[in-house]
Formats: sequence, C-alpha cells, structure tokens
Amino acid sequence: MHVVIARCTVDYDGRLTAHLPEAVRLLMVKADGCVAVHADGGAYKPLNWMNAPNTLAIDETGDEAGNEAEDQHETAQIWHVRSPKGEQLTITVHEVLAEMDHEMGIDPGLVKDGVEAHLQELLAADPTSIYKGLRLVRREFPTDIGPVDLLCRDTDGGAVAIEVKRRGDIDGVEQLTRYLDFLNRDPMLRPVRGVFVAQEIKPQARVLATDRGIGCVVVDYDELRGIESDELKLF
Amino acid sequence: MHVVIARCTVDYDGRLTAHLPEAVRLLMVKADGCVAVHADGGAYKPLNWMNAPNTLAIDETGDEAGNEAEDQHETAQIWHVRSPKGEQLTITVHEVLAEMDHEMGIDPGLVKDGVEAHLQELLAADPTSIYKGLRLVRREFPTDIGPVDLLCRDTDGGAVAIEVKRRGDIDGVEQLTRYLDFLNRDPMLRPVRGVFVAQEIKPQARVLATDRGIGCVVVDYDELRGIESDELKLF
DNA sequence: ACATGTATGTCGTGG
DNA sequence: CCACGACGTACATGT
Repeated sequence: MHVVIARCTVDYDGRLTAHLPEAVRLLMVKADGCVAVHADGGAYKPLNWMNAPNTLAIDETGDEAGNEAEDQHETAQIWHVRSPKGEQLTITVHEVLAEMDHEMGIDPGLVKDGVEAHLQELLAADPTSIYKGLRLVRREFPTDIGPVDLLCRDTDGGAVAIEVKRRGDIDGVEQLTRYLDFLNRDPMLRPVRGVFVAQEIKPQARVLATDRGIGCVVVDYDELRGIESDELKLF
Repeated sequence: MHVVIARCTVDYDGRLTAHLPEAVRLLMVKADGCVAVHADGGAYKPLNWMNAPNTLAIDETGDEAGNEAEDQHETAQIWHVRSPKGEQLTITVHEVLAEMDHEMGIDPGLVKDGVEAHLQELLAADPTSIYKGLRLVRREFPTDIGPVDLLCRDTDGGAVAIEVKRRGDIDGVEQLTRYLDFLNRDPMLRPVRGVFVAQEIKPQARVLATDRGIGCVVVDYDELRGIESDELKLF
C-alpha cells in the first residue's frame, strides 16, 4: 500500500470524462495496482479511481518551470494509469506533501450476517409470518428463468410464489412477475399467486405489484428473529 | 485527513453485523468525521466504514497486558464510531505501524461530462438524431410509475416514448416496457411506440426489445456533441 | 425529509 | 467471459 498526500490535478477519460482542478488530495495505490484519489470528505467514495487490472506508469518530468533546484517537493510527476478496456486516469502531481509505504499482506476477509439470505431462511422456517395458514413447498423453487425464493401452498391448496427482499423495489416486482409468467405455464401449479415480501416496500413497487395482482407484505427482521427465538424457547 | 496503518480488528453492527479478524490495514479518517478501513486490494471500496454524520471517540485503554513499557507501539486503542441512526463501528487498534496527518481544505469538486442527463439533453434538443421527423412533446413525461425520458410524436402524429441510457441493458428495456404499459392506457396517446436509445446496446437487451416491438437506436455521444456544435456555428 | 432514478456503481455467483 | 442479482449499495435531484 502506497499513500501520497499531494497537490494535484486529475483527469479521467473512459466510461465518462471527468476533471479535477488543482487541490491537495490523498492518492492511494493498493498492492493490486488500483488507484484512488480521495478528498478530505464525501464518504468513502474517491473522487476518481481506477480499478485493477491496470498499469501505473509514473513519468518523472523533472522540475516544473521556474522551480528552485533545491526544493525537492516542486517536482512535477505525471501518473498514467491505464486499463486494458481503454480507460485512462491521469494524475499530475505538482507537489508531494507527505508519503507513506507499507506492506500489508492479504486480508483474512469479512464475516457478514443479516442479509437477504438470512431473511429468507427465517421466512422459510415459518411462512405463517407472511400469511396465515401458509405452508412451505420448497425454498429456491426452480423455474426456467431462475429459482423463486419460496414456493408455498395456502389453506385452499393454491400455489403461492414468494419473492423476498430486504428493500422492496420495483426490480423485485419485475423479478417475481417473470417467475409467475413461467410458473403459470405449469398445469400442476396453475393458478399461482404472487406475494412480494420485504422489510420495506417502496410506493412505486407497491403500485406496480397491486396493478399486477401481486400481494405485498411488510415484515420486521428483528420481530421474525424474536418469533424464532420464542419458538425455540418452547421446546 | 488522518491516515493510520495499524494492526487491528474491526466490528460493525448496524444495517448488518460484520467482523474483521486481526490484520494490518489502513484507517482513513476524513475531516467530516467519516471513517474507512482499507485492505491492500479490492478496488476502492473499504472493508468497513462509517459515513458522516457520526462521532469518533478514541479510547486509550493504555498498554496491552504483558507489554514492555518503552514500546510505544504496543498501545491498544479502541475507536468507537457511532452514527445517530444507531450504527456502530468498533476498531480495536493493537499496534500502530505508521501515521500521517494533513490539512487538505475543501475540494473544488469534480466536473463530469457524458452522463445520461447530458445525453438526454442532447437528444431532447434534436430528436431527429434518433429518428427522422421526430418532434419532442416533453422531457421527463410523467406516468403513474415515473417519468419517461422523452415523449415525442412522429411524422404521422403517433406517440413515441423514448428511454435513454448510456449503456443499454435489459433493465432499461424493462423500464421502457413498464412506461409503455401505462402510456397505452391513455386514450389521448394510444397507441404509443417505444424506442430504446443508448450509446451501446447489449445483445440480450436488443433481443428483448425487438421481441416486444421496441425499436433500438445506437447513438454516438461525440457525434451528437459535434452536431450540436455545428448547429451552434450556423447561427 | 422522503422518494426515486443514476452510477466510471462494486462485487459475488453461475452459466 | 458475460449476465444477473445483491449491496451496510452511495449519491443527486425533485417533491
């Protein structure tokens, strides 16, 4: 890991064109070659960056015009970062204010908990938290276009396809719609109702779902986890 | 901007739960208080972070057990970062390997060029670059499910809904399809044709669009800008 | 503040 | 290698 604080200007040309006027910024070069230009604010996203794979070539153009020879900091460097896809990041370093270098090795990695997979797990364990009397047929029920999160039967034996999302967006409704299209071609299942389950459902998603006859159910993750704990306590 | 290279463990508890085992990482604290934990690889995204607004409190617990007094580096610090929304990031610093501090001021900011907004602007200014004889009715034409990028009329007075994308993906086709569904319920507009316009259209997106009777037009950004410049020169 | 659409999204996974 | 789905998505913008 190489870190430089420098007065610099930056130009990116690739998926779009962008320019950063001269200012003091942090330049971060990671072991895999990726480069990021950070300002002193604005969350974790850099102002500009280039992801690996790429090549970094530092062009030591020598002192800038009118520079006193003894001032080592007034050296102008040009960093050329290029990706094989034709993207290009050019950093003109006018002045290096600080620098740091350190070996860090490979990171052991992150352990996560509480994402959609976990929510789906809780709902599969007890579908009645979605809908009274609902019984699970199968998790990740396969269709030609991909697996439905949950396939259930209601009290009348009717098939119910359920899409689980942490945040209920319009995309989730589209996804469920595609699944329903395919499921409803199966004479053994037809007719299949759809239910969209999420911790939060956006208004537009609700409009679209309702328009397509898809039910919407909002569930609470902590509550589900609570119910699960309660049930475990009973035994 | 404060930068620290440290051997540390990290725990995040908020929108999910995550843990990082002990390793050497880069800790970045920006002027607005946001904190990021970087490994020496993996693009620009940090392993863990906390965005502003938040509070950072550094707990100097003193030397770790069994530590030789003169070794200043073996101090264990605990960084508590908390957001008002109840998120919490805890960084246990076992050893500081390097440190850096620098004032950077407010960044003048990024100038972007060539994003969808600009492309839509150019096309709105001259819809004939999409289709001969096309006239603009309204940009961001509202429907119950959101605004269509461009609504136009063709030479026969037929309504044409246009979705503009930088990269023409399958999602864009889905989006336009939804708009067309709603627009075609309006007796004043019906029948409405759809045209998908992008700088690049993925094969699958083209297949889906064609299957749904939606036209595909690939436009060149530089060329559009060129045409615009030419027209400006004429006056 | 909330809702919505864009992003140089990034990042994993499966075909 | 490409496509799809999830993400602590972040982020700007319009209401």
